[in-house]
Amino acid sequence: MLQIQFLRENKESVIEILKVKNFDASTIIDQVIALDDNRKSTQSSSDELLFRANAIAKEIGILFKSDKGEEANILKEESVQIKEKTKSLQSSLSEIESDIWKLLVQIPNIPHPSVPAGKSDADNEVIKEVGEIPQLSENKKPHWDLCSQYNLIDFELGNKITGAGFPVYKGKGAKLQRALIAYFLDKNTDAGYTEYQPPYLVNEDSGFGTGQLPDKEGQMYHVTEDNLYLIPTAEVPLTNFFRDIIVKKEEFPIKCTAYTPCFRREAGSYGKDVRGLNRLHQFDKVEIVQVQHPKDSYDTLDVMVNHVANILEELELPYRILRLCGGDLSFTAALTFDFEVYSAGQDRWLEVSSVSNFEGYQSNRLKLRYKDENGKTQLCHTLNGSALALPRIFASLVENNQTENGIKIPKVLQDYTRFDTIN
RNA sequence: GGAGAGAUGGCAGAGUGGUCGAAUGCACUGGUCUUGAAAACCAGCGUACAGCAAUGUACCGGGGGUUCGAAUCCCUCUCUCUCCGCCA
Repeated sequence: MLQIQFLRENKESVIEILKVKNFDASTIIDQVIALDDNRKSTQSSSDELLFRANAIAKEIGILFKSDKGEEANILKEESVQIKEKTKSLQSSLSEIESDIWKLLVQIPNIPHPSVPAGKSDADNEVIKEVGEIPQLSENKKPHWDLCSQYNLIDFELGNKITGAGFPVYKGKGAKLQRALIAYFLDKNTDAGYTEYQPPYLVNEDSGFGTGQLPDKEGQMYHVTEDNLYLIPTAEVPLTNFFRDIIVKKEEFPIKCTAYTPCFRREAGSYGKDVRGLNRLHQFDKVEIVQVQHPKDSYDTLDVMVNHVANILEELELPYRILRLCGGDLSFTAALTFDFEVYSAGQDRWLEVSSVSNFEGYQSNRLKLRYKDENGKTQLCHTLNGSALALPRIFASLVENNQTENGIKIPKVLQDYTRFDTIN
């Protein structure tokens, strides 16, 4: 979320910029500021009373020691009265604070100046397109047909033991999956990211820290017995590593990567575009996360984008990079680049990665800070990206590399798969 | 799952009702000394909110309570450790 101080100082420009995200902030900011004013005055009245109460308590202590019980009793009465008053002030204070919180979490992050206006994904800006779209024969197939033809994935079996959206990879399909995970992790660690294996279940605090809670509660699988949530992305455990942390300047940039399965309920998304691997309840992803000094975060974003692009080039997949428009940009992101690969069996672009700079928006929630030259605590910037999400990479590899004699494995993967063809 | 012990500042570790935001040590920062370094000595050293500042308030795992006053007493939750049981 945004800082109140920032909203106060930049009210007009924030209202203007948030129009790019199709968000009308004019009234909500006024409400926040008014509540914050109220908070300050309530706070200071309460502080004054407590000051008096503390002084009285000390005095009583001294009086008792010097055997002046009667004088002490008079003070006790005053103290009781003060306590009454502070009680009500305290309760309205916590009410005000929770009201402020409720409003603040409704205000999206402000978009970077380069974010184009737009309503939907149709308005995203294609900034780069790389690679040739494969020209396949007439009898080309989508990956779900290829997967059953070559015994790579058993969707029915997953259906039987769990349900729709939980595929079972087998044989060379499972090996390809494992190869991709290992390859991605190697690429990331070669680029200086530290590899982690985090838990796949997180607690409520972590859900709040990265913003899945309270708003997107319905999108996560909730283990109510223990009040834990299955992670929808490794971003949640990785970024929460840094919750309530003050990092030292020389620690920048902090770079982590992790492979995890991701669990998403995908409530409400049925029908088209969900066949095969296109949309799943459980899928694998390798994530990269960076914590960076604000002045360097956009350079870092570029580096991360180039990193992902390099992987796709090595995999010989045709891809394009989109700068998300205001309407498609996520609530918490300031700037996001999406990667789409062309999947020639379905003749469509599939999103395989999303690389974002959240600036201080997540950090403010997480209380992730550093100390500046003057010793003041400032918010760090956080960034993350998929490097990469597996299922659609799997789908496009299988579709684009299909031949009459089987599916060709890209060279960089062959050391990992230990086969060069699926047939 | 059963029994017991515990949770204090970056770390270690005192503190069981008043002058405790908290001793002491280590670490860290600045200074003195030194050719340089070490040692020694001196000083500083948590976070948040309000305030130009002085300063005030809150925070000793979380929440609630007793009291004029709570790190300290009570209730409750969470977590950690030890022993036993079970187990990959």
